[in-house]
Amino acid sequence: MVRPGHWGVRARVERFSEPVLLLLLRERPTHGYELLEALPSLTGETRVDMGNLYRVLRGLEEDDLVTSRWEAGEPGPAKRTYELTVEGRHLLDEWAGALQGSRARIDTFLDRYEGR
Amino acid sequence: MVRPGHWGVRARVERFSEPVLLLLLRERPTHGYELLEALPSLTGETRVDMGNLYRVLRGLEEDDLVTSRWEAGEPGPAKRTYELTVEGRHLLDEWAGALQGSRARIDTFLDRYEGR
DNA sequence: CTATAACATGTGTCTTTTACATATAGGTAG
DNA sequence: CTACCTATATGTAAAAGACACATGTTATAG
Repeated sequence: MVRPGHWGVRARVERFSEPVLLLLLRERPTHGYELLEALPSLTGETRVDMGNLYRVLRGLEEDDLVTSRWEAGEPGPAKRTYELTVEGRHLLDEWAGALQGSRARIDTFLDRYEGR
Repeated sequence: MVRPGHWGVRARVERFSEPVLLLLLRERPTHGYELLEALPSLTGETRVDMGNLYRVLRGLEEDDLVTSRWEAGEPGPAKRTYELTVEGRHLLDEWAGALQGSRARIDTFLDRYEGR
C-alpha cells in the first residue's frame, strides 16, 4: 500500500464483502464460486480473494448465519451451495443500518471538505 | 469482534482517521492531542487510539505530507504542531475522490438492500 | 508539599483483517 | 495430452487496528 513516495488511497469499508455476501444470499441460494464472480460489481474491487471468501462463508456457517449443502447431480466440480438463515438475515439488517451510519459520516466529511 | 454468538457490525472505512487528519490540518495547523480530541466527531468512534494516531502523523511526515515543529513559549507540555504540505493537500484530494466512490458503493448496496 | 488529574507525546505488542501463494480435483476444447 | 475453466480449500505474510504502558509538564485540590 505504501509504495515509496506514494500513499495509495482506496477508501474501502472494513469487511465489506461480508454484507455483500449476505445480500446476494438473501436474493437466492448461491455457491461460492458464483459469489466470487458477483462480488466485484458490488465491492468495486477488480478481484476478490477467493481464499478469504471461502473462509468467510464457513465462518458465517459456524455461527448459523448461513447453511450449506453439497449440490449433487450437476456436471463439473461439486458445488457447496449456501443459503441465508433467519439469523443471517438479521445480521444483514444490522449491516444495512451500520452502513447508513457510515454513509452519513462520509457525507459529513465530504461536506466539510467541499466547504472550501 | 466475533464474540460467541454475536457478529459485531461496525462498517468503518479503512484508515478513515488519515483523511480526517488531513482535513483538520487543511483548516489550520494543529498538534496531536488536539487532533485526538477532534477526531471522534468526524469518525463516529467514541475514542481514537492515541498510539496509532501519533504513528500515523509521523508516517505522514516521513512522506512529506505534513511538516511539524515544536511549539515553544507556551505553558504546559511541549506540543508538536503539524501543518499540511502541498503534497498532503493532494493526498486529501485523492481521499475525497476515493470516498465519493465509497459512498456510491454503499448507496448501490443500500438501494439493492431496500429493493425488498 | 503532596497527591491527583489533565495535558501531551510516545513505544511495545497482540489480534484482526487483508493479501498473496499454492494445492486439489472434475470437466471441456483443441 | 495439454491447457484452461470451474470449484473449493489451506498456508502464511503483511497491513491495519486494539490494548497496554511509559514519560514528562502543569494546574488544582486537600
